[in-house]
Amino acid sequence: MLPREFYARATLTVAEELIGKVLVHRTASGTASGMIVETEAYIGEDDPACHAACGPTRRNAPLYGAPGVAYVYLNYGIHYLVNAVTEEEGRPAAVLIRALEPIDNVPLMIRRRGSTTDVDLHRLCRGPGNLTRALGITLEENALDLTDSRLRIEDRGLVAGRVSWGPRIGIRVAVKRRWRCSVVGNRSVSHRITRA
DNA sequence: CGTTCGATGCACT
DNA sequence: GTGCATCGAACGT
Repeated sequence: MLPREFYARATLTVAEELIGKVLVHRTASGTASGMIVETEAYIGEDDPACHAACGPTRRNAPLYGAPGVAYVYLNYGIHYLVNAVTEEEGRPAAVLIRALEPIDNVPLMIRRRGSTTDVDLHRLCRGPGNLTRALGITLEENALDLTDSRLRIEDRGLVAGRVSWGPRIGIRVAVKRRWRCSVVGNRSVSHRITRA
């Protein structure tokens, strides 16, 4: 399990080093996990795309708290998105986890995704809304300590491959910042550039 | 291949 | 009442 010091660093550093780590969620119905292959950084009140852009609110409170804590919220009324809080208390910043390569308990994840999904491993945890559904992450997991709870991130010594940086996806502001980090050529990455 | 569009719930002003 | 850090179905080319 990654220690708090791992998260208490510059957010771009954490975003890159989270690649290849393993997000694990233990529930009553089983433990599911996947290797992180795509992340995005959201850094401070000066970042217009960060949820802290308008200052502290009830929803974004975890962003202002200790590093190594999960920030989960509901997006578009449908999808839960999970972040790892970074830097230090009082400095709102986090890394959004956007895609995983499935590892533990694929059958459970397929069940959670629903029968509409065919057994395509690369689509199972592709996209921030899809991976939370596969792992069973909801608002109940908001503010859980990633260093000491049923929701955690582990270093299993996996090698994900080379990474590249590009613009963040799905936002309408601060599009110029290239704060999205992903594994080159990994088929579980969302919004991959088709064609080489 | 590509683009469009509806679903859906809650925090926020 | 407004606006999302999305997804997938349903089209068009």
